[in-house]
Amino acid sequence: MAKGKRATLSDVAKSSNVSKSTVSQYLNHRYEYMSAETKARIEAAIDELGYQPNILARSLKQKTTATIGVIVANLLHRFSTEVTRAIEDYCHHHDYHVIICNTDEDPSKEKKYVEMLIAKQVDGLIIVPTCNNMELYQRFVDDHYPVVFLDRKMEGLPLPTVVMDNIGSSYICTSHLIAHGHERIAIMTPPRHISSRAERIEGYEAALRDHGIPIRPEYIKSTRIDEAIPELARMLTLEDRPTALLAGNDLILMEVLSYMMENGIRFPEDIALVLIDDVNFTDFLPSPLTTFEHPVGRMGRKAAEMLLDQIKSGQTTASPDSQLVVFKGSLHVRKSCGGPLPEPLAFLQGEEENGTDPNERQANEGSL
Amino acid sequence: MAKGKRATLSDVAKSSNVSKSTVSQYLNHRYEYMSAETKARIEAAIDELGYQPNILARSLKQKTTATIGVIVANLLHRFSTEVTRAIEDYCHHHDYHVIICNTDEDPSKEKKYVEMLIAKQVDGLIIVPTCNNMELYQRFVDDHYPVVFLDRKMEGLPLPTVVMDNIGSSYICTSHLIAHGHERIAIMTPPRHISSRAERIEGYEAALRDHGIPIRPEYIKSTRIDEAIPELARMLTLEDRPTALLAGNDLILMEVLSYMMENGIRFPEDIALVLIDDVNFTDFLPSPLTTFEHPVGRMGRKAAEMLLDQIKSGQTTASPDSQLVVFKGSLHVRKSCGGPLPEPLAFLQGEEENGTDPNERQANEGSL
DNA sequence: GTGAAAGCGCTAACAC
DNA sequence: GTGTTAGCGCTTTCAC
Repeated sequence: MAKGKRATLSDVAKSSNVSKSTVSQYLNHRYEYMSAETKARIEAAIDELGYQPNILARSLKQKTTATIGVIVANLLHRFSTEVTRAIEDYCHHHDYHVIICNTDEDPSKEKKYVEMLIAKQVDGLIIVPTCNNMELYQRFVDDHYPVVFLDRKMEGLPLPTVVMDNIGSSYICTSHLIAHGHERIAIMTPPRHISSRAERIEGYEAALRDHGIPIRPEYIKSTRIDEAIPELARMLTLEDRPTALLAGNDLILMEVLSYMMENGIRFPEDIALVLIDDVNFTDFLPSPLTTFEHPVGRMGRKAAEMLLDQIKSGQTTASPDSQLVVFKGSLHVRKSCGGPLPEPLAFLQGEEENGTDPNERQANEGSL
Repeated sequence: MAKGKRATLSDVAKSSNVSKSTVSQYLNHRYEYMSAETKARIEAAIDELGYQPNILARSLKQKTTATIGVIVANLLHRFSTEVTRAIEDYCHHHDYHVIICNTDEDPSKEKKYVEMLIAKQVDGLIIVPTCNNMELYQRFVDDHYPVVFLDRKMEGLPLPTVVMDNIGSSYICTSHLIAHGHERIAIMTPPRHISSRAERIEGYEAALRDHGIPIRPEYIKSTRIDEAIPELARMLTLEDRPTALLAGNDLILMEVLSYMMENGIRFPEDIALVLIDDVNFTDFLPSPLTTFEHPVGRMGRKAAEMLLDQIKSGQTTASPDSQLVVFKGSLHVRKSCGGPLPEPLAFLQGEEENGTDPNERQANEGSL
């Protein structure tokens, strides 16, 4: 492996007095018709020269790299690390390699990475899309390029997609608060142009509606992270300020907690708090926090599975009725939220996706 | 980019009635001697065919991939994500790509990934080593392979290394506790066969020694994460149990907090707590936690810089006096730790590495 | 200004 | 059982 003078297959062939093809056979474990002696000679030459195959050359020839690309929003976030971890494990297990990239929610970076990964000849892509590159996504379907979308769905784009049941998650969290006696419930999410966020608001509204509670726009905030605190402050000075707050994801929660800590606002005493998501420090908070856990690892695994299936079968299923796999999460009650009932009502518990045939659970997020 | 029928440079050449070499010139922006007309024809052909170059073929020819490999212990941990993030940003900026792998502290995985990355012809490697693959590491020096070690150093291996000043960090944290009146101070780290952990204990012992406080082995625990809680429990039942505890890293802290929460042990009231590291939830704990912050991002950046320098210069500096770059962190006091003094003594504050010439700060971790 | 030709390191028919 | 040959898609002299 010495720099600039790595041995090649050719060198091995020379050094062991056989032809390149024989060495190639050896490398690909096709020993069947190979004399034990040849095999031994090749073996010896290989480790004498410290030979390591050049995968690039092999890939060029075989037109397949056994590598997939994964494009996530930001590796500093929990969802991304967990999901990529699961994808990696699955791929590793199936002898695929993974190249991970960050978009930072920037469509131009997304485009750039997609192009570079394709140039690098990855066999397929798993993407948490910025949702702002329609022409790019459209090319996937036109070209039947193997791809799986993750966490966010896009209307009118017949591409296999793995998401969580955001509407359901939010519905359950909201209902939990309602069941505990809350009526003035607020929700905060990052900007809602992305399906997962819009859906969380949708589920929230559905729960209110189903319980005959009026929907009040001043309780619904979709803001950039850096504007979350002022928005929250504003909301809490309303005459009839909310008695409960749904944090739309981990980042929003951190902002909310910062603000509350700084201003001596306690939960659940001053305001009930539920996180539609999960963080690793719930147990260490002054009061344990109720969260909603999604099977992120399983989602990643499923996405990887779907992608490798496409790659291996050559079927990209880019059809109008393409796959949509929805995973359900479940409420994790760590503390009564200030109301009378100690536990969530049984029917509100989320069910787990059972995860074998993706087609069967198409669009079941409407089934609450 | 259509699957199985991507256009090649050859196709572009045909379609625009020029030779492959001319197209290649075009792709490499060597327009100098190219007629505007030819250029236009090639341009047209390229986007008509949706041509995308095949980087594999180029790399095979050029014997360089503009890609580096990064091998970290576990992407689920903060240090790894931050450091890889910084590496990526730096590389992205210098038109290098990055492939990230996880060892999970498993030497066999480490070996496997190193080999696969080399087979993929990466131009160099940044590694947080498991420290259990000496033959592998030795090969790097023998072969002058461009590599930078990160976070952990290994005796007798003349390879460029970027670490933090663990001894100093720990010394400062310990001194901080001493300055606040503590004498019975304990420390817990993961297993100490890895330099960073051994050094944290070393710094702790140095601080005690310098203050004339006896070192008591029963206050020093290096345990596997899953044995941290029982060890802690044992320590806290000692007759003269410690009044202060240094958590050797984030994982240990989580265990400690779990145990404390569960048993109603408060900090700093029942025991003072300082983390030689950082976590993202310090501000949300029941009592703010004093931590020691390391410039992880800058470490990653520096490692990337050193690697790209090696790659570009062809110098691997695998000499006995190879580079050792040490970064210092600084104490972040969030709460008085139970003793009389409200602030750490000024001379205990860590200094920042100023980071231009790596050689100048060789071994300055002994300079406390 | 542009083209022909060789070759990067490997695989895969197909001969022998 | 093993060797010959062609070629993957690109770059790069060196002619013309």
